[in-house]
Amino acid sequence: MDKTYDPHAIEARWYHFWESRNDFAPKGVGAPYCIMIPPPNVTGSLHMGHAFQDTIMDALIRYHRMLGDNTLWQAGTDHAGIATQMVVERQLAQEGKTRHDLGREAFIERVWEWKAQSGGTITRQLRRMGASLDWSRERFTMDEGLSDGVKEVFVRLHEEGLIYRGKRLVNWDPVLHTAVSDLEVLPTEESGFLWHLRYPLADGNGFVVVATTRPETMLGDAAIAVHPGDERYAHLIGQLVDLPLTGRRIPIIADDYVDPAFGTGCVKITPAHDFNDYAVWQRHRDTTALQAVPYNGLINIFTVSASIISSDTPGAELIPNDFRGLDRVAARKLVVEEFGAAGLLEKTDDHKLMVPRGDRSGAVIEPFLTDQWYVKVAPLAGPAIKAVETGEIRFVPDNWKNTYFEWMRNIDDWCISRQIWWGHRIPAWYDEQGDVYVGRSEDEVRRKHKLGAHVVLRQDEDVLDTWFSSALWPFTTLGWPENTPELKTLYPTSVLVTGFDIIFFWVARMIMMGIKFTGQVPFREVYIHGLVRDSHGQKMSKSKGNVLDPIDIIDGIELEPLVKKRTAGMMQPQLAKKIEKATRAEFPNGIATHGTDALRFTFASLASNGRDINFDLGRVEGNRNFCNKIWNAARYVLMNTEGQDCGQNGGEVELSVADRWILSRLQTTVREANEAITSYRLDFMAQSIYEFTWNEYCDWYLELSKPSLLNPASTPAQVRGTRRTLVHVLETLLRVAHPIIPFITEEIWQRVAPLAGIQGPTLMLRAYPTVNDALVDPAAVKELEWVKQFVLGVRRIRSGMDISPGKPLPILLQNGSTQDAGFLASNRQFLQTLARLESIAWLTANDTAPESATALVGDMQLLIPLKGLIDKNAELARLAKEIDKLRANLERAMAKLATPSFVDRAPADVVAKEKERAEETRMALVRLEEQQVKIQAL
RNA sequence: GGGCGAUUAGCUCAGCGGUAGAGCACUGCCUUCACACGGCAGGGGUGGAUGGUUCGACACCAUCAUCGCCCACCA
Repeated sequence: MDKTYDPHAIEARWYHFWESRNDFAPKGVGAPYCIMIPPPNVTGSLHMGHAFQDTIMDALIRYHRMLGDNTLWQAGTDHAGIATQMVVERQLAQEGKTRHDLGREAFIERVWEWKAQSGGTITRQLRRMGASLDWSRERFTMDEGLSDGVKEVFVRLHEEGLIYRGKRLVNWDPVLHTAVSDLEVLPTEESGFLWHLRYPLADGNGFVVVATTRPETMLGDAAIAVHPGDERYAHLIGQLVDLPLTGRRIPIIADDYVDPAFGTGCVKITPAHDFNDYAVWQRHRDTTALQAVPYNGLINIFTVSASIISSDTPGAELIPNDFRGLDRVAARKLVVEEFGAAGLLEKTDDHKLMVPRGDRSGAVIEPFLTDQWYVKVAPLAGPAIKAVETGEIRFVPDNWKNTYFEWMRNIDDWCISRQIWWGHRIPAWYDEQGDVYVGRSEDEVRRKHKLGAHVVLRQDEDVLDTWFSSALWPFTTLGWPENTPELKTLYPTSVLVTGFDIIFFWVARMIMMGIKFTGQVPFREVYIHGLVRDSHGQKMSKSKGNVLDPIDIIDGIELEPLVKKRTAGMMQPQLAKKIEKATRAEFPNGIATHGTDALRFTFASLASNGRDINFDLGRVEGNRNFCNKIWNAARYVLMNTEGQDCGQNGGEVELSVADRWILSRLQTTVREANEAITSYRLDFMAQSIYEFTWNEYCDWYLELSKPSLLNPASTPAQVRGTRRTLVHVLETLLRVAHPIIPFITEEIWQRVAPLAGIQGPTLMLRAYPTVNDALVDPAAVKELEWVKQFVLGVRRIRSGMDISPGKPLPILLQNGSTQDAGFLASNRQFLQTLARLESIAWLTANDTAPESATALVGDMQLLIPLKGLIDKNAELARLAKEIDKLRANLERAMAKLATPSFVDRAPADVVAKEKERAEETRMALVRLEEQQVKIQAL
C-alpha cells in the first residue's frame, strides 16, 4: 500500500466494479427497503445540496443492503419544464432566434437534443459521489411509461371532477408568458410609492381619495370600495365617481374587505388585476352598480407581456389613446403625470411593499385573467392530512409536520397548466365549437364521444406543471398503473429524504396523489434535512460568489480555474471583481484534493437534526486526514499480518487484556452506529466511528499491539491472538463505516478480509456488524483504563518536566493494592513500552521514597526519581496546578454534601457517588500536598 | 400579523436534570521502525439576558433580546 491515502487511485475503480456487477439492484429477497431519489433536473449538475442529500440516502441504502434487505434506490431525472425550456431558449437567443421561429415541434426536438447532450452530467456526478443507485431501473419523467401514468392520472381526476378548466385570475409571468402556481411566486420586499389619487364625485361635490401602489391599473378600475361601517363615507355609498383619464363612471360600493384605518379608507377595485379586488368583484358582480360597468366590471387592460392592450383587442376601446401599447412601467409614469397635470394627485408617499416575483424569471408577476386547468385540492388534502395525523407517515424531525399541516389546511386549488412547450402536453382536445374532451389519446376521445373523422380536433397547447409528474414519481417509477411485482413489494417506499423547501412543492403532492391512486401512502417516513450554506451561514449563490462545487472538493481545483468558474457567466458582471478578490483571499492555493469519502464523512458529521448546515472546508480537511489515518492503520495491520498466521486457519489463540478491551470497545461502537443510523443521526454515527478509530484503535490498541508482537517472550498463541484481533477489529470497523465512506473501506477490505478468513467479492454485500455480547468485557475495560491512567501519568510528568520523550525512566510504585499488583503483573510489558520505562519497582510502605515527581493512579503513587532529571520549580509548578484543580473540586463536592436538602432529597446513588468522589479527591489531595512539602524542602 | 428554529471555546457545531464536548485554529515538545494528512502534553467557555420550577438548570418552564426561515389579501 502507498504510504499516503490517495482517493483518486481507488474511487473510480470500485464504483465501476460494483456497477458492472449489478450490485445496486434489489436482490428480490428480504424485507423491502426503498428510497426514491428526488429526481434532479436532467440537464443540471450536482450542487452541494444534492451531494449532502445523496450522501444521506446512500448511507441509508448501503446500510439496509448490508442488513440483507431487498433494497432499491430508484434512479432517475426530472424534465424540469420551465427551467430546461429557459436554458434552451437562451441558447436560441444567442443565435438570434426565439422558440416561435422554430415552431413547437422543432423546438421540442431541440430540447431533446440538449438533454441528450447534457443529460449525462448529473448521473456521472452522482456516480462520483458513490451513490449506489440502481441505474438499470433509471427513469425520466418524460419516459413513455411515466408519461402514460401522467395521462392516466389526469384523465381519472378529470372524470371525478377533480380536474377542471376555468377562467380566473392566475399568477402570470409576463416574461415567460405562462401561468405559475402560488408556490412559484416569491413575494419580495421592495421600496415603492403609495400614490394618493383623487377621483372626482360625479355630482361635483369634491373627490374621494384612494391610495394605490399600482396607479396604472386604474385604467381597469370597476369601482371604489369603502368599509360598510365607515361613517366618513357612508353617505357616498351608491354614488358614482368620474374615473379620470377614461371618461367612465364607476360606483362606490361597500365591502368588509376594506380596512378603514389604512390609507384613506377608500380602495380602488380593479377586478381583473388584483386577487383581492377579484374577490370583491365576485361578491358584487350581480349588483346593478357593477352590471352598469363595461364587461360587468371585469376589465382587462394588459397583454400577455403586461403592456397596455392596443386597438385590435376587445376592451381597448376603454383605454385612452395615448396609453395603448405602453408597457406597464411607462403606463404607470404616464398615469401619475396625467393625474398630476389634472390636479388629481394629492400626494406621493414612500412605501415598502411586497412585490410578487417569479421564482424562475425574476419578473414581476401580474394577476391575469386566463383559462387554466386546476386540480381541486381539498378532497385530496383530507386523507393526506389524516395520514400524517395518524402517524402513518412520520416526519423526522417531528416538528415539520406542523409546517405541513398549516399549508395543507389552507390549501387553494392548484393551477397545473403552463403555457410552455417542454413537458407533458395536457390530454385534452377541442372541437371547432370549443367543446373540450379529455382522454388518454385522440383515438380514445373520438371513440368515447363518437366523434367521426370529419370532426376536427385540436389538442390543448399547454403542458402540465413539472410537479404534476413529480407527484406521481413514487409509484409511476415502479410501473403504475400496472400492478408490477416492484410496485407490490417496494411500495409504499421506506423513507423520503428531502429539504424542507420542497415540502409543499413535492412532499405534500406526492402524499395526496399516492393515497388517491394507490390507496396507500407513498412513504412511511419523511426525513427533512437542512440547507447547505457557506461557512458563515450565507446561502450559496452565484451572485454571492460563494458557491462550492462538490466535485471540486473531491478532485481539488487550482486557484485560477476556480476564480474563472466563479466569475464566468454572471448575471451581474459588476460583482465579478469583488468575487474574484474574495475567492483569492479565501483559497490562495485553490482547493486541495479531499476525495469523495472525506466529503461524505463531512456531510454525515454535519447531518444533525434538521437544521441548516454551515459548510466548513476545514472539516473536510480534518476528515481527509481521518481517512489517511484509517489508511495508515490498515497499512500497519497488513504489515504485521499479511503472510502471517492470524489464526484464520485455526490454531490456539490467547487474547491479552488489550485484545479483550478493544473487542469490547468495538461492540460499543457497533451498537452506537446501528442506533445512530436507525434514528437518522448520521452525525452520531460518524462521531462514534471517528472516536473509536482514532482515539482507541489507533492511539491505544495499535500501540499496545506492538509490544505483544515484538516481545520475543510472547507465545505463538498470544501473537496469533493479537494478529487476529488486529484484523478482526479492522474488518469489522470497515463494515461499520462502509455506508458513510464506501471507497476507502472497500479498498482496504479487499486485502484485509482474507486475513480474517472471509471470502467474498465485495464489502458492499457483507452483513452489517451487530453486537456480539460474548465480547463485551467490562473487566478488560477496567483493567485497560488502569493501564491508560498509568501511562498518562508518566507522560504528564515527562511533559511537565521537559523530559525527552525518548529517555527511558525508572519508576517506583507505592501504596498499591492487590489489584494494582495484579494489573501490573499482567501489563508490565505494555507499560514499559508505552510509557518508555527503564524499570518498575515497588516501594514498601516503610521505604522512604527518594525525591520524585509524582502521579496518581487511584490510590497508587507513581514516583519518578528527580535526581539529575529536573528542576524543583517545574515540579512545584506542576503540583501546584494539580492541587488547585483538586481543591476546587473538593470544595465543590464538600459544599454539596454539606447541604442538608441535597443529602436528604437527592437520590441515594447520586449522594453516594458524590461522597465517593469527594473521598477520592481528598485522598489524592493529601498525597500531592505531602509531595509538595517534600519537594519544597529540597 | 401569525408560526418555526437558532443563540455553548477564536471559527464551525454536538450533547446532557448531577463537576462542560468534538473538529479546525492556538501553545510547548518530538523527523519514535502505520501515519508530519502525524505523535505526546497543554491553553481556552460567568453556556444571549432576566425570572421561575428543582436538593441541583447549560439542559425544563415563562418573558425578553438578537439572528435566520416559513406562512399571511392590507390597497
